Parts: sequence; C-alpha cells; structure tokens
Amino acid sequence: MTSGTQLGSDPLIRKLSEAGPLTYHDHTVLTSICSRPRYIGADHDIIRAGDPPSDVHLVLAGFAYRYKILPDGNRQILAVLVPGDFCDLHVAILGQMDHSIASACPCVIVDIPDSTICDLTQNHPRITRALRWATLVDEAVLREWLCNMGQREASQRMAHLFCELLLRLRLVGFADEDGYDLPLTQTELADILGMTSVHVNRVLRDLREAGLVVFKHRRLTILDVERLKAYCSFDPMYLHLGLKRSDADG
Amino acid sequence: MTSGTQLGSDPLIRKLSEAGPLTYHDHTVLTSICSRPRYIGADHDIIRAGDPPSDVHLVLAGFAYRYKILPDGNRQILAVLVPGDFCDLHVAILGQMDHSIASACPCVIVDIPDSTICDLTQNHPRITRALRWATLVDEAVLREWLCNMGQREASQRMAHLFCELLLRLRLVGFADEDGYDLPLTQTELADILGMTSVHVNRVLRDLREAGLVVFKHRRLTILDVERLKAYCSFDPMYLHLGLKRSDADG
DNA sequence: CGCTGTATTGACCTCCTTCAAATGCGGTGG
DNA sequence: CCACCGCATTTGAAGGAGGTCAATACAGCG
Repeated sequence: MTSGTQLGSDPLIRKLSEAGPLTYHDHTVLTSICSRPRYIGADHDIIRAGDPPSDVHLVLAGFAYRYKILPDGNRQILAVLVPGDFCDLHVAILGQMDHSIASACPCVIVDIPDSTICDLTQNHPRITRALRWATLVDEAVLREWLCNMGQREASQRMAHLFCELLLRLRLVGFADEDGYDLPLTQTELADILGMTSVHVNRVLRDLREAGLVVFKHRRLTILDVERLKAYCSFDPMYLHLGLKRSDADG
Repeated sequence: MTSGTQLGSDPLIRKLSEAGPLTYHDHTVLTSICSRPRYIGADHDIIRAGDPPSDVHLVLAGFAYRYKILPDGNRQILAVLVPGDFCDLHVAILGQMDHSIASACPCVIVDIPDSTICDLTQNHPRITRALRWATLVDEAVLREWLCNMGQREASQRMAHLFCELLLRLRLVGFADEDGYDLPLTQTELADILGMTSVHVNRVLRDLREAGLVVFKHRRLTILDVERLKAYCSFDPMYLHLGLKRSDADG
C-alpha cells in the first residue's frame, strides 16, 4: 500500500490523477522529480515579487501562499498553496514575478529545473495535460475568490474558503473526517478574505456559535459539513474535480 | 499605413507583439485567423457556464466580460475583455465552462477551431509563446483585481480599474489622448467592482468633483492621467507591458 | 517566569448598502 | 413633433456590516 509509506510525491500524483488517468510510468517520473525535496521554515519567502524566472517550485508538504504588498502597506493573499500545488509553472515567459510566495509554516518543497519541465512537455503528454489542467483550476479558483470577495459577506466568505480547502485537502489526503490542519493565523485569514483580523475573530466566533466550525490552535474542526456548505451555498463545480461520490460528500 | 486600413486582426497583432517580436509571416497567419469575423449584438452570451468545450473565441471589436451568477442571484464580473483578448483559450481541457462570457455592446468576434490552435502550437512557436504570455497576463490581471477588491476602498478601486483599462486599450489602439469609450452601465461597473450601482454613481461624482475623470454617455474622459494614477497608486507592473516610455506615460 | 506574538472583546465610527423617489433620455408610435 | 415607455442615472435618508482604536487575556517559548 503506497498510502502507508507516504512518498513525498504522493499528493502531487493524487492531484494530477484528477486531471485524467496516469500510467505507472508517469508515477515513477513524478516521484523522481520529487526526489530532492528541500525544507524551509515558517514565514520564509519562496519567491519574491520582481524576481526573474528561475526553477519551478512545488509544495509537497505544508502550506504556502501567494501575496502582494500594496503601496499602502496592506497585504492581500492571492492564493493558498497546499501540498501538490505549483508555485510558478510559468514565470519563465513573463520577465519577473508580479507577486511573492511565502511559506505559512515549515514546508517541504522541490525546485524543478526548467529543463525537467521541458522534458515533461515533450515526452510525457499525460503529465503535460495534467499540468495544464492544474493551471486552469488554479485560475478557476482565483475567479471564485474574486466572486467571494465581491459578492459574499464576511461570514459566508469565510465558510466558502473553509469548504474549498476541505475539498482541496481531501484530494491530496491532508484532511481528516472532522476537519483539517490549517496553519494560518487570524491575521493571515484576514488578508485572504479582505477583512481585518478583528473581524475575522468575530466571524469565527459567529461560525462557532452557529455550530458550523471551530478554529483553534491552527486546526479547523468542521462540526457539520453539509450545513457549512449550505451556509455559503458552496458549489464545487469550479474546482473541476471528478467528484467521485465518496470523496465529494460527507 | 496599416493603421489607416484598420484590419480586424490589428488589435490582436498589436497585443501579441507585446510578448515579443513577430515576423511578417506571423502577421499574415494571425490575419487569416481573423478573416471570418462574426457580429453579435449587445448583451448576448458568447459562452455560458456549463457549456462543453467548443471553438476558441476572440474579441476583435467591442467589449465583453466574464461573469458568474452566484446562487443568491448576484452577479460578479470577473474580467473585461477588450479587442485582442481571448475568451477561453483553454476550456478544451476542463470539461465545462465554470463561468459565462457576454458582450457588453455590439461586438466583432471570431470563432477559432481547436484545429487552428493546434496548428499554431505545432508550427508557430512565436505565436504560441505570445498566446501563453497573454494567458499569464490575464491571470496577473485577475490577481490584481483580487487585490483591488480586497484592499482598496471604492474610489481608489474604481480609479485603478480606469487606469488599467487605459493601458490595455492604448496597447490595442482603442484609447484616445483624453480617454476612451467604455460601453458599460453603472450597474456593470458595480458588478465589476463589487459594490452597488448607487455607490458607483456616488463615487463617479466624487472622482468628477476631484477633477480626475468624467464618465458620461459610455465614455470615460480622463482629466489628468498622472493624478489619476497617483490617486490609486497605480503600478502597471502586473500588466507585463514592455512599457515603451511613450506609451506608458502621459 | 517573564517575553512576545496571537487571540479576544468593547466602544465608537464610517463606508457602503438599502429603500425609495425623482430626473433624464433614447426610442417608438401616434 | 409630441407623448409615452423603459431604462439608466441621480439624489436623499436611514441602517448595518465591517473598520479602527485600545485594552485585556492567553499561549508558546527561552
């Protein structure tokens, strides 16, 4: 059972398999790509805005996030990167990063040379297709975040984020039955959701008192998944998951 | 002078040239792709959420926008598509559209068969690279919109949108010295900016009284570009334009 | 055991929404 | 040419969601 040995490449393979079937050979290719992981501490920049293109980075364990510091000093978090997510599959074409990426907690990442990516695109059509799929889903998530920010009010917005992370973490095996570890401070949640940390705190209290979720010690316990989804009218379509019944629901 | 004859493909070529030099042959290829334009009226869906993959669509004239209707009936506009912009370079890989695209005014668009896109990726490396560039810039714009929504308050948010559109429209030759046509209602602006149309109206009055812009009869007149940029701390880096001095400033 | 960063709560304020009504305006038919 | 309709715009008054400021409690850690 591979699930027991917990290879570093496991979340990547689980995620990419969602795009379409991969062969055993594809698996070994992906595993070998992940063979030289690197460990970084919490709150370290992985890439900084303005950086020129370099290797592609991939998160294998831990949480990272894209962010931008605006001229007025405010920070907006643009994406949460969980195990199996790529940081920058593309920068090569754009001259420089227009945002930064930082670790939210101690992380395991791999640096993938451009040459390896080239090799994939030329010799591994299923993997290449899966990478394109991953990029498109990232973009779809970004669009949903924009909807979330523009149209939902604070508490549903937060509930929606929690639902999304639940599905994404389940996909890569990082969610339990009753919730998941979410190594973010309330201030970071605030910068994700476009509100103040004070208000995050109040909303968390409301959600707790509503019997939906409890967020304590960097762990999110979901008391009632279905009610949480209903609460924010969560529609997972944008994640483009196959939605095998067993994974998608309760 | 090509600028006089105003070929349909002109905005596309101007835009893609921003990604890197194209040859004369590339130009003819792009022009031939645009040889069968289609005219659609205002407020028509070009693609609808849930649609399966079909041809790729390209806007040659007029404005369109991506949007999503949330379960509560609210609409969020996710992107404004101006001449030279693609609607859906990718859907093929995702099973279905997760959002819709509609025309904001009468538009000229072209339907590009997948086979043509395949041909491009296989035989026209410079164009392929330019298409990738365009996709990445679209994503960068989306990220900036998320910042805008999350961190800036209404009036700067609107100013920022106006600055962005100015640069994007200049790139394709659809902006004048003193502003540009912006065929959107205040309600549409509201759904772009995540506010009510009532508040859009008030913010427009404020910007007018501040001597920054006048929006009347679907035309935006910019009274003072530099002050408008300063007003919202506009930093065009995310558009990844070459920023030839003459185009970028004054 | 004190230090530091995070979480929590209260009081007050403001930006934006909601609701409602009035004004303007392009088109259409008489 | 004018009356009329539908739609977009404009403005006012009142309420609410969320922000700001500041004090307190708490947890991890050397």
